Order: sequence, then structure tokens, then C-alpha cells
Amino acid sequence: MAATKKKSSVKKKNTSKSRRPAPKAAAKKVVPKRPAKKASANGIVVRKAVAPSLPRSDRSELSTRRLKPAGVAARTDNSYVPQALEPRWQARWDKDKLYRAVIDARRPKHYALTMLPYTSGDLHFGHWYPMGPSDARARFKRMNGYNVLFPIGFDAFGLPAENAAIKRGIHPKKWTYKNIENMRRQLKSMGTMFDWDREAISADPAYYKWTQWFFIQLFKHGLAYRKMSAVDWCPRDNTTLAREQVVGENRVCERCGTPVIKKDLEQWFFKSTDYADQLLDFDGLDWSQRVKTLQTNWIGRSEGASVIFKTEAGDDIEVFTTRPDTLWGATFMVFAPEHPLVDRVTTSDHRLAVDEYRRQAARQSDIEREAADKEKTGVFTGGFAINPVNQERIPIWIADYVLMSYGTGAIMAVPAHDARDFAFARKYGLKIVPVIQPDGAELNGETLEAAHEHAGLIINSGPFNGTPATDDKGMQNPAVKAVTEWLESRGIGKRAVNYRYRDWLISRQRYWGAPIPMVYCQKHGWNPVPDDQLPVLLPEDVAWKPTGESPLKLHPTWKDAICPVGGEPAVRETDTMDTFMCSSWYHLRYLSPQYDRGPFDPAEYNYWMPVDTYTGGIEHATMHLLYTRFFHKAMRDAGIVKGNEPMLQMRNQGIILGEDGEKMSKSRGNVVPPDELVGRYGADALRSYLMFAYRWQEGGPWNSTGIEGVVRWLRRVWALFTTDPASLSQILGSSGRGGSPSRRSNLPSGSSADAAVLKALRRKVHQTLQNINRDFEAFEFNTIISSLMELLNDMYKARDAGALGTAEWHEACEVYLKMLAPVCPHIAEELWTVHMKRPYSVHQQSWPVLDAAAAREDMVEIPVQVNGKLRDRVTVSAEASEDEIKSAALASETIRKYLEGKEPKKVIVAQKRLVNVVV
RNA sequence: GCGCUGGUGCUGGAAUUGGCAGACAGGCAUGGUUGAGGGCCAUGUGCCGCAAGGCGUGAGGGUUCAAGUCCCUCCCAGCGCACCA
Repeated sequence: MAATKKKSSVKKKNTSKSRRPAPKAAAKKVVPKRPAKKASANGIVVRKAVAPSLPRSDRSELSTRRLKPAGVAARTDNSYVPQALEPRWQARWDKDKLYRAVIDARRPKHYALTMLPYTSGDLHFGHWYPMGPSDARARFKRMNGYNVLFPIGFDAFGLPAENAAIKRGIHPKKWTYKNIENMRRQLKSMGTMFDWDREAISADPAYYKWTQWFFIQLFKHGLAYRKMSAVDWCPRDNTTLAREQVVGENRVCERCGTPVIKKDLEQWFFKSTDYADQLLDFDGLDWSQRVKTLQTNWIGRSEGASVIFKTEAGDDIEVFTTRPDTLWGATFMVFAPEHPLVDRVTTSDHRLAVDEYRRQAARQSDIEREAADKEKTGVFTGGFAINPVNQERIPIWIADYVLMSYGTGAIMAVPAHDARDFAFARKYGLKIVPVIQPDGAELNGETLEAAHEHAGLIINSGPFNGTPATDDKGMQNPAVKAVTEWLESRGIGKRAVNYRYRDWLISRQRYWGAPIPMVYCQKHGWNPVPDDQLPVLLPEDVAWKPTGESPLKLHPTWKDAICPVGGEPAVRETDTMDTFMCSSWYHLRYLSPQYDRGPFDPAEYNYWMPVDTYTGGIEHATMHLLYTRFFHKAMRDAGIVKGNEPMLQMRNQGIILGEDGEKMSKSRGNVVPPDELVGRYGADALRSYLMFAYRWQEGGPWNSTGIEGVVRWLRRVWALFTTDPASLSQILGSSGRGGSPSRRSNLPSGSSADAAVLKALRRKVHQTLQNINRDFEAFEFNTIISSLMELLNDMYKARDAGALGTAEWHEACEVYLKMLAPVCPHIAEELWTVHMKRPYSVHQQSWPVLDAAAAREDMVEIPVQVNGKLRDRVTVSAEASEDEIKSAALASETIRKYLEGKEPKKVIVAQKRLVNVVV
């Protein structure tokens, strides 16, 4: 995925909080939280030693009352040292190919996909944050019996790599592949279950061969075309950009923030607009409303009518309007300055002014021209048009608020009911005729102060007077519908739909990308390179610094080719493809990265596709996520893939900000380097902290003290499972299967726990399991960790109450480590395999089965309210009837006191969970 | 302007379908353990109040026995789109 670097300001949380009195807020910003501690250059607190602090946790354990006599003084070598055990397990899993995913028709498949990283050099929190939890969830699915494919690869082509390479004077290829090596190591250090045998790199010839092949398929199906047009050009990166890569009010380059300019160029486009309506259909997609809305707005569909006006000379002027019901109020027309009919309608006495205005408009940048608050300007052409509904002769103006790029470049202006037209009419003294009368008002064009853009009854409109018009645009508006049908019956207009969406511009005048596999000859025009000549290799001996010309064009021989049709000398296309083309199909390459008879092995496709869950950033909503949907639909129509959508379920994580609440960036010095944190706390701690500290969809600022919480938790986990040799032997002793939970282990236990303690322990275990099952499915990772913390706290209490050595204790330990395994794969493996001596690997165990009956409470504490206010609680059996609960509540002395002898008006027993007494 | 999110203690955040607001952590405070420091353990910690008690999920209203949750109006913040006819 191409890295998106948006300049937009970063989200600030807690609005209500930021409204607090200024001094406090200011103080909060300035005063460091931990004044006494030394901070390193990157803002991370430096402890005395980078290595884990020594066997402290153990010692603390020893100091607890119960364990003191246990005679474990020699245990100091047994502390939790993630730095030692994590790499050991990673190597073992790797060696054993533990996470290799192969087709297995007997098991249900689960394709878990996380957005592939861009090869920018270092893994940062932008990668950890989505990948850690995605990995945990993939592991959860795997333990639940799914055959899980969780692949990874690298988005390796593109501008950022090329720019970085230029800056350093290294060849982009060298730079990129060096980064990949480093990133691979970092991804492994996270303890992820990626199937490395399926790794795919978009800059490998074996990969881009098929990217090129897909281009040719699009071309063959009429979906790739070349067109001369005014395209967005980044003057700094020296390349064209897709509409989607131009962002913000100031229309800047999405990567470098430079304002883009327009340039007339002949470029390759994909006809993505053919799929506009299908892309608006999210049926069957479990995606967030946010992404669906972003895509819907981006496509910008509007329904209305196209209406044919005539010039006095008889030329047709087609306009698009969402409000054909206001046609009778169209008192002038406005053309975009570039409109082809401008020359023909302009009269000689207005030519000078018109030409001058057009020159000015052409000189202005898009930014100036599109500024919404700019006062509208325009000039009269001297020409007139005939309104087809009432034969009125109306003046034609040109103005730069009408865009050639939307609709037809000409509009009918209805000043009485459109704010822009109104402003224009008032400024230039044009006629204003109201055609929609709001309830109880009498609009007058002379005195109207603002356009009336709301509902009312149609007036001044011949056959439609009296028709009610609503606020709705499109055919939901009865007036629009009626007028459109009338226009159609008379042949002067028809129903029409317009989109904001543009075709996808994919040509790039840069070096580091997949060459566009097309050849041009004078006789046969543009033709695709034959399949047996793919890939069109990207040459390495090229001066790849951007000059504005495609670097490949400057190569002495590369562009020389033979026309595949007639064999004449021909020229290769020297532009490369937008990297978003590479990332539109990477999920398919993962299926069979070595396959060379097609982009993917059909057998793999049939088993694994579609993607079941997709995770990644929302910043790609109108880019990658829209492109890949378009790509899939186009390839479906070409018969290459199946189904309507490539990714069924998607969840988007938020962003981790720097500790100062600002977006992490090197220049701000607030970047938190994951490698350093792994070195200090271990991957398990980092994984679980990132899950615990935020609502995953929200993200938030990094907090270097907050991580201490999960570090403590993991030390306590370690301590519980390792400090007491008695518990260890008993766990081993009862580890044979078939031990019914209620049966005591027959090993010497010294257990003093009573049945209630054990029952409560088992209840808590299964309640936790129930919650964790639910939370994994719902991507609610923070409560998974807090549930595990809660259970651990209860296990400590149960241990202190003498639960050690019982079957319930054994079950709790086993279930605990299985639930911990997806979240903290290393510590769970170590405790499971080494300390509990259970069969390697914990990651190949099946998920614990929920005992719903055990999770149920048998005595419940029921809050009793009087008039909705909590006054007392009564404890009743979970089986108690509503009547029994009611009498128990009314028997309470506290409640009787509140009743003051009166009879309650009403007593509500809510789902056996609460009693409310109404007096 | 339009659209989508969201607003809960000092902080991050919990709260299945409307049913005990503040789980779990961080921070802070007090005590214990320790040669010291760190670590660990225990207890406390929404706000007001001496207390009884009252108040409390952005603001105001409504529905309901009961509202963080549903409805209406508004405010604030983030993000997206934006002269789109």
C-alpha cells in the first residue's frame, strides 16, 4: 500500500475536556508527567538498564505470605525474560513451519488479510497497531478449527521508495530490497503467524508480470484507454496523479503536499466510472459505515435530468440538472469558460471581454478557481438561448464557477432557487423568477433576499402549477419525477445520472514502477505486449532521477520494440503504472506467489477466496479500497475471478499518535520506535498493550507509562504459573485427560478450598471464555486483555483460598494459557510447553469449549431501587421466580424504611436482574 | 454548507437487548516488605458535603417504573466531500 502522508491536522480526542479552563489545559501540555525520570532523545523513559530488570518479580512473589514457607529460595533464575524466550520460540515456529497454511477441504477456511506494508524502511506503530490484533484474531480463528491463511508481503514499487533512493543516491531496487530484509526481521519479532512461504513482493518480476497481464486484460475488455486531457500534475514529484491522490482544499499532492497543477497530457486511464453504480452497492459487505459513506460521497452520484436548450442559431446545449422542476425559473445560462460552444454564441461586441475572461480563467490555478468563498465572476457572451419549456429567450454567460469537468460544462441558472445562481444574478442584475412558493409566503423576484432552496408549491410553471415540490433531489421528489416524465414525452429531456467519480488515471512518469505493457506503431496504433513476452522488465541501467520526462524514455534502447500486429518498428510505452494497480490484486498473489501459469492458482483461489476479514487503515477508503473493488468487478466481468466483492468483512484501526498527541513524525521527534520497545518489554507486552490501551478503531496517543500495566500483568501471569513447585507438580499430575472438573486430583494437594471457591473459580473461567469469544469476533481487543487480567486476579485469590491442585485449578490454568496464546504467543508457549509440560505447541491446541452452565451464577445479587434510585441489594437464588425476588426485595428492612409504611404503587422485577419499587 | 464518527473520573477506557455508571489499567495517596533504591504486596481514589445525604455520562427537553444507551433540539471535536449544477 502506498504510504499516505496527509498534511491534515491530527485528531484531538476529548472535546469536552479540551474545553476546560485554559490554564489547566496549558499546564497539562507543558508539564511532563514524570519529571524525575530521565528521558531519552525519543521521549522514552530510560530505566537503569535496557535489559529486563532482574529477577524482581520472583522475589516479590516470595514475599507473599502464603508462599514464604514453600522453600523456593533458589528460584531467582526463573524470572520472566521475554528477550530470551521470544526469539527462541520464533525460531522454533519458523523451523517447524507451524503457520504454514495449506488447502484442507475438510476444514472451513478463513482468509485473514491485513494491508501489506509499504517498503519504507522501518516498521513503525503504523504497522504494529493493525497487525498485532489482526494476528491475535487470526490465531483465535485457527484455534477454533479454521484453516487460516494469514499472509504478508510488500508493496515495493512507487514514489516514496524512489524519492528516498534519490535522496540517498542508492538505486531504488537496492534500497527497497534492503528495507524488505529489515522489515521481514521486524515482522517476525512481533511473533506474528504469517505464512512466509506465501510472501509476495510487488516489485518482483514474477509479480509484476501479472500486474502487466491484468493491465492487458483491462485493455482487452475495453476498460483501459488513452486520452489527452488536463490531468493533475505534481511539480515536485514530476508525475501525474490520480484524482484520488490530490487532497484537501488546496488540492495538494497526497505524498509531498505540493499544490498540483493541471497539465495537458495523453495518459492511460481505467474506465472505473463504468462501475460507479456497482461500487455504490455495498450489499453483502460487512464494512464500517464510515468507509461506505466515504466511498459513496466520493462517487457522488446525483440523479436528475438532462435537458436540451437551443442557441438562437439552433445548436443544442445539453445541461444536467437535479431540479428539472425549476426549469421555468431558468432565467439565464452559464457556460464554463472552456465550453466548446462559447465561440459560437459570443457576439462580436462581446468577444473582447469574453476572450479576456477566458484567458484569465486559464491562467488561474484550480485552487484559486475552486475556492468556494470566492466571489463569483463572469461575463455576458452576447448570445441567447431558448428555454425549451416556455420558449423564453435567456442570456448566455460564461463564469468559472461552472466546471468543464462535471456534467456538461453548461448549466441552466435558476437564481430564485439556487444560492450560487442567486448571487450571480444579483451581482449582474439578471432576472429572478420564483417557481416554488413556500408555505404562507409570496416570493417576489425583485425583493427576494436569498434563494429559496426548500419545499413548496410550484408556480409560474404552466402545466405544473400547484404541484408540491419537496426538498429531495432526484426522483424521490414528486415534482422532479413528474417534470422529467413530461420532458421525456416531449423529447426535450430525459432522466440522467451524473457522478463526481472520475476514471482512474494510472500513468506515472517515474521509474520505480511496473512498466505499462503497451507498444505503439504508426500503422497499428497501441497494442499490448504478447503474453509470452511478459514481463516487460524494468531495466536497471537507467538514470532514474525525475525530470518530468519518463526516465524510461531516456534509456537508449529500452523503448525500441516490434509491433505485435505487423512487425514494424514500434515504441514502448515509457510510463509506469500507479502502484495502486499493484496493490489491487496482492490478495490474489498471496494465494500462490510462485505460480507462473497465471496470476494465481485456481485451486488456491477456489479454496481461499474471498477474503473473510480485512484489516487496515481507513485512509485508503477512496483509494486502495475503491480501486481493489473496481479491479475485482472488472476481472469478474472478464471471467477471471468470482463473486461481487473481494473482501467481505473489513475493520479499520485508528492511529497511534506520538506521546505529545501529535502525529508521529521524525521532524517532530515524537516517533516511538517499536524495536526499542520490544528490546525493553518484549513483543508480548507490546502486542497486549496496543490491544489493551485503546479502542482499536480509535487509537490515540502513545503513553510510555501505561505499558507498565501490562508488563506487571505478564509478570504476574509468569509468577502464578512458575513460582510454586507444588502447583506445578499437581498440574502435571492431573494433566491426563478425562479428569472431570469436579473430581479432586488424587495427588497430595494440601488443598483447603471449599466447594464454593472452586465453583466460583470455574464460573469465572467460563465467564471469561464467553466474553473473550464474543470480543474476538467483535474486534474488541481491549476488553480481551482486561478479562484476562480479571481472571488472573481471581486465580490469585482462589490460589490463596487453597484451590491449588484441584481439577478446577488445573482447568483454569489450561484454559488461561489457551486464551492467552493468541494475544501473547510467546509467554503462552513457554508456560504451556516448558512449565506445564504439555504437548508442543499451544498454538496447535483447540480452543477451550465453553461450559455455559458453569458460567451461570447460582446466587445473584439483585439491586433494589425505590423510584429508580438504588437503595439496597438482596441475594437470591438464580432460580428464584419473579415473585420470590419481589418478596425478598420487599422484605428488606432498608426498603421498608423507604416505603414508610405505605403500599408500593407498583413493583417491577426486570428480567430477574433488578427490582424497582414505585411509591 | 453537506455527510460520517465521536463527546463517560486526573488519564486510557468498561457498561450484551434500556436495568447497580466508572469494570480493567495508568496515575496519585497511605501503609507494608526490603540494607538502600527499584520492584512487589495491601488499602483508598467520580464530584459536593463534617455528616445525613445530594449530584453525576457535552447542553436542554421528551418517552419510560427505569436512559450513557431510545426520540427531538442544540453545542463541541475529528475526519471526508465541497462553486458538483
